[in-house]
Amino acid sequence: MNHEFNRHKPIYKQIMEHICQDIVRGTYEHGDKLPSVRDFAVQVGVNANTIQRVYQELERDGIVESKRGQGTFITENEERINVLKEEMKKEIVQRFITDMMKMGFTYHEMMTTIEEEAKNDDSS
Amino acid sequence: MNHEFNRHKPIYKQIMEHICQDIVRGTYEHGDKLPSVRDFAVQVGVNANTIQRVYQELERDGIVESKRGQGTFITENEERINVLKEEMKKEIVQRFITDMMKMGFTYHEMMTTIEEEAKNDDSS
DNA sequence: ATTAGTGTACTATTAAGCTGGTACACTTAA
DNA sequence: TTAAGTGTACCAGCTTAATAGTACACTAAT
Repeated sequence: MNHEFNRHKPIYKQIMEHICQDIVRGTYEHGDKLPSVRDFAVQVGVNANTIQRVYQELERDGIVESKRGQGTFITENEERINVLKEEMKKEIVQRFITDMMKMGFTYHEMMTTIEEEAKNDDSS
Repeated sequence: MNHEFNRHKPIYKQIMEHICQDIVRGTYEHGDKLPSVRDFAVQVGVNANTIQRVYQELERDGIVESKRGQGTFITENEERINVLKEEMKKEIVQRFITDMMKMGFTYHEMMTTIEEEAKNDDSS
């Protein structure tokens, strides 16, 4: 999380996304404690209020649980995490498909394009 | 172009994208005249300056040509349009792949997901 | 020369996001 | 009880992007 933010997207959203990615990838597990708002803010180089906003929104979404005086933790609700993963995947895939269709591409063209990219990568 | 804009993205960018999509899809052809800034603004329901901004940026990118007193036209440079199409495709595909990888998916999983979506659609 | 239609330039105004600062509430451990 | 660490709540201010309004400049046709 080296504070290199996209200037055109709210920082708090970028941090939220990053945390969610860590969760669905398994970097964070259910019940893990997140850094305190103040520590996290220093690490990332933003104001504590921005992290507060991140935790607040994540809690509203049921992704984390904040306990006054103790800290903020990844939810113990594993099902919620599974749902999160499905939601995130669906959003990405749907976006890809609609964007490509708006340009006039077919499903077949979409697939072959990704195959080509896979070949060009080391980690195929 | 029924003015239903995403609140979280600049309107002028959304209009730019829409025009670019129309170009690469063939809805607009090279040399075609675009609506005047004022007409377009009324059609879409935004201020003329917003359209002005759209045309200005598209001109900077070599996609259109504005002629004072005459109007704004799709470039005659067909090669530029081909390049545009490749750029747009590459951006969409790259974004899809990096987003999916950040979540921990493999190329194989990406492809099967799209296949599934294709099956669920009428226009498979 | 006039008019209508076009792009262009300039200057507010508005809204969102981030920051900084302060104060408060709760929990745990010493 | 005290202190340190935590989340929470406000609020004022700054900055930037986006939008809007108005006036100007050019072209073509009459």
